Amino acid sequence: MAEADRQRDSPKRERILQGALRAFAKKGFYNTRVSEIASEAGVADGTIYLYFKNKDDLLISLFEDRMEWVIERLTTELQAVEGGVLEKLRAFVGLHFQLAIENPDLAEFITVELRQSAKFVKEYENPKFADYLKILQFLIEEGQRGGELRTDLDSRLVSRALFGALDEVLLQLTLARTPPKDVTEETGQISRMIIDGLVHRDEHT
Amino acid sequence: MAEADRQRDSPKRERILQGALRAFAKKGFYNTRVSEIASEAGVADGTIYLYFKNKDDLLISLFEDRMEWVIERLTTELQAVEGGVLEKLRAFVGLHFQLAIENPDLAEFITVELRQSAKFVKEYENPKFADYLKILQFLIEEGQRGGELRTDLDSRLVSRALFGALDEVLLQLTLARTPPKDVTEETGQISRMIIDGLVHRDEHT
Amino acid sequence: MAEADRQRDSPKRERILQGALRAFAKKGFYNTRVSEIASEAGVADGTIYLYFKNKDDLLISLFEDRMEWVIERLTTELQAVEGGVLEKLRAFVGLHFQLAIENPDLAEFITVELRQSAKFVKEYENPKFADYLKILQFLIEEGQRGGELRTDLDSRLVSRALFGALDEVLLQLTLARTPPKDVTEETGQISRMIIDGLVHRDEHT
Amino acid sequence: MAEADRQRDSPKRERILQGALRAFAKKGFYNTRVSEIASEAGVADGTIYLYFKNKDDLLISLFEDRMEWVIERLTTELQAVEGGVLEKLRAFVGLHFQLAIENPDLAEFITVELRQSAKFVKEYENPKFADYLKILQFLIEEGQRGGELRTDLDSRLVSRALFGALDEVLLQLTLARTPPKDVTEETGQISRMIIDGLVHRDEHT
DNA sequence: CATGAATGAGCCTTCATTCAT
DNA sequence: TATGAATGAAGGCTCATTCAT
Repeated sequence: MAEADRQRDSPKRERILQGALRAFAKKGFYNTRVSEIASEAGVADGTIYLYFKNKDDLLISLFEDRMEWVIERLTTELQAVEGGVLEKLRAFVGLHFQLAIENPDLAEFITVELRQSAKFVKEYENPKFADYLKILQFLIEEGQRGGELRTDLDSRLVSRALFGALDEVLLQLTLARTPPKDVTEETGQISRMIIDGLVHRDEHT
Repeated sequence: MAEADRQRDSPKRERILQGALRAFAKKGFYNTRVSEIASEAGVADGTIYLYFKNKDDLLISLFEDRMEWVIERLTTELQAVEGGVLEKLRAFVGLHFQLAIENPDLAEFITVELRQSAKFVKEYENPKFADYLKILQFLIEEGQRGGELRTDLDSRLVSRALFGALDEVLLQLTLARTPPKDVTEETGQISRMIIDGLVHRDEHT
Repeated sequence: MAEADRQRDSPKRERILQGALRAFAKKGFYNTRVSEIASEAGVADGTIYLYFKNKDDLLISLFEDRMEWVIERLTTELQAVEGGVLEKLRAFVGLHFQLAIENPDLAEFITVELRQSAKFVKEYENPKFADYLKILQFLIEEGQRGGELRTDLDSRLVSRALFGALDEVLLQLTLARTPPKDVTEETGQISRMIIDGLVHRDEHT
Repeated sequence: MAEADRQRDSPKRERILQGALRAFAKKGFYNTRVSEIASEAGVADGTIYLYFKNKDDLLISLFEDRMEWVIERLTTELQAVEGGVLEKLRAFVGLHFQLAIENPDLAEFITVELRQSAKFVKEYENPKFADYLKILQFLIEEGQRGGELRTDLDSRLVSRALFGALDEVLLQLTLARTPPKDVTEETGQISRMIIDGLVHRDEHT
């Protein structure tokens, strides 16, 4: 344990994570061989075990590490957004997609592996993903307190549903490896759908 | 043909599918051994290969078979719904959850395995899942043509997003094995969110 | 466990034990590969795991099985010995060597592996070996009760020491793969040494 | 030569041997990792390879070194013994046990590893152990020449048997880590058994 | 059709040894 | 000399699949 941790910051550790990300995105956790990760990372097989306890631990560490990074970026960028909660919600949707487009391997990895691992990597509760959802949830609650958002909906439920909607759409884009051309259009549509609903109103022309 | 049909309706084939469903729901595709499926089904290991080409084929067949059944039930029940498209949308959401609650193993299997398998079981395009989405899509389009639903949103995108929202919420319920007590409440909230949007309006009290 | 046991009597199980015995005798437990045992036994690697839980279990089972057989033969042959305890002691020494000569692999295996395994195969107490020592111990005690043997020596200690003497001499013979020519001579010498002691007496000419 | 001597007397070399002894005694040669020896010795893994060619060489060197020391002490103490060969034999038995009690790790190491290594560490003939046996053998021969010991027994065979007896009893004491309380009693019994034999005589009261 | 013992390819992981610092 | 991170060969074991019965 003490040994299988080494420095949390280490160029080699990072290269292994990077290699694992690429490999997992390409072939999925269960279809990726440790030796493939090693060669993707340019290290020997055994080296992986200097930094991670085993293959499961590598998966978990990858989640933790990348989600942490995502959360940090999202938080920072969200704080820079001018305007009210509605603006921030739109920004959230946009950032979610933008991050995915900038990091297609990461997007593919998360959309495809998140569920499996949450369930089958024993004892792993995936706290970082929970943190991600919290950002969304707090945004909803802020809007509810401020009067911009309706208050008859449970913020936890809404954040889940919203995440699911984004995630599923992203999955589609990701698997198709859609070029980021009309992504802004799709972003806009999703924001509108979520904020204004599906029902026809006169104000929608 | 006659032979193939006899096979497709064989009670043993169904028992194997049933066993696989239980096992996959419990432990996931990759963590389930063929021998476990066999013992769940009460048949010998080798028997499975009389009905399915291999483990992958068993997974795919299970998808096809169960999705077919789901689509059938959904279609039937949806046709029985009185009222306009909005009513039908609400009914869709309700039925989606209701089916999941009635078939927890199936729900767990689909929410957790759908993505992985769609991507990694080689050459499998999952046409039945596409059919499922189509139902939703056509409903949206019907509403758009009829004027109940706004027309500035792409029906394919919306149906994806909607499915994603339902699926993610269901995942939560499923993993927690939440009892179906306040599911109607959650169903209602989701319907309202989708139809009317998150924004506060005077008509929501 | 239920699976890793199969029939205690099975020609395949016995062939694996036989192969393991040959391999262990030749190269020792730690230097023998499971695949070598398999090919020595003429089965596939995986087959071994149908009959034994793992490599350790194979070692232990081999001990149990062969010691049981040795004890049985020894007991039978000892009962057939005419005469008093001294005769039986001499017979014991002779039989010990005779069995070793008839089964050189077994002799080599036991003399070389017994100590290691007793200590390092976790939790294994080697009850069958204890049984073997008991035979000797009871013989001593019988002689002590009957007046043929001196009573100022602890029977457990004596049996240990006697076994050690035989075992060490056997080790020598075994490693040298000495032909059984003057083994009767050595047998005789050891018996005399043990029974009459090293000290010079007039009656020894 | 000068260099080799500097190495052979290096305190670091001795610390490594000491660490290896502790580790081998505790877990056996094959279950001890080179890194464990290094940490027992308080040196880096690589340092071991500055003093020893490889793990096998470390084992062999440990034997040579410790046996040399044992032989030296035994010879010295034996020379100080007053009296005839019988006295010396008794002293030998006593010293054998005494050394073991003073150096339990060494005792455990030798009783457990001697056989394995003699056979499986390639090309190693273990000359120092032969020297040890020689001491015993010469003692026997001296007694035979002097008339105290019977001459109808082969001195090599006797010394082997005697060593085996002592070794096996010691193994028992060692594994049980018996406290050295009644060891003198056991020592006495063994001496008597060896010298006078097991048979009952009037002179034993 | 059904069985389940047997197969053997393949993978994760360990650990003795090396070598750049 | 000393270090310890890195290496990569090797082995125990699993499990999907086959096939003789």
